[in-house]
Amino acid sequence: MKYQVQKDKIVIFDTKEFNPKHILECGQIFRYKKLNDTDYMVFSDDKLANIKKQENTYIIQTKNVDYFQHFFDLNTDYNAIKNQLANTNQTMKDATNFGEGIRLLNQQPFETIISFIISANNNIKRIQGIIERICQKCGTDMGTYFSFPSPQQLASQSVDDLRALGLGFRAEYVYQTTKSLLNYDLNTLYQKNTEQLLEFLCGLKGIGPKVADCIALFAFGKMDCFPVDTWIEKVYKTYFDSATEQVSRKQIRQKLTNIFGNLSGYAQQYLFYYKRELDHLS
DNA sequence: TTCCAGGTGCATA
DNA sequence: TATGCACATGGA
Repeated sequence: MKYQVQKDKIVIFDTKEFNPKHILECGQIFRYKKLNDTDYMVFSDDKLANIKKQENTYIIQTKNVDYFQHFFDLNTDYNAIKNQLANTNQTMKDATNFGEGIRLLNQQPFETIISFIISANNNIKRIQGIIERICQKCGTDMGTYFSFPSPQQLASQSVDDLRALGLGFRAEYVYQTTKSLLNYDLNTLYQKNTEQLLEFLCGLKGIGPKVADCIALFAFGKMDCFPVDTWIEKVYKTYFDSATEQVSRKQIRQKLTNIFGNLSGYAQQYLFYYKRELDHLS
């Protein structure tokens, strides 16, 4: 993709391969603020990026240019990925066309782990509110916003503190997992293969197969993962198998990863965004 | 009022 | 290994 890195900003020239609405509203990230149809604030860990549309470009303003260059996955060729996916079937063709500006973000492990534990049996609006309250309660004050808390900062909160922030039954999960990660170097997880990583993640409280897939995909770039949630279940039943027999999420994951292989993670995001937006429009 | 949301833990067979 | 149910919370 054509882009240019300057001192405190990144200029994106290809607005078809980078669309902040598609990138931020496809469910992979919860900490962003929409200013209007094209402009957003994006928060990751303790860092901030301001995205603005300017004529035929997007400007990413930030003090952390190198960080966000990697965060937004700017060196991956999404045209090639979309073309390959579009060749598999008509639904994927429609989905890649609909969310043409999606990119898979490279997010921070701890923030992703906690965020997707909170996502369980929850809706995106409420997840965003809970995470925002967690940041305000125990994150670092960065002046105009709060960072996502470190494991040490989050460990200062009791189960009751977390419940008061609206975590519900997930409060116990977040509490336990934070404690068990206090003296663990999450960077060592980058060395694991997908199978090893998923096994480690599923050993943490509040993380099952679906949440583990999300973390492996969004924080560790494991593109052979395919998180199956209620939306993907709808996608599968609508477009891939209209038979009436019950199919388990495990079976759906198996079938879809067989189709999409190492592009599974990308395929999942296009399909999720496509189905969710379409249903919200109707 | 009931249903649903980016599911998981636990008991049971 | 697979299935059924409880689990907080708030918006539709």
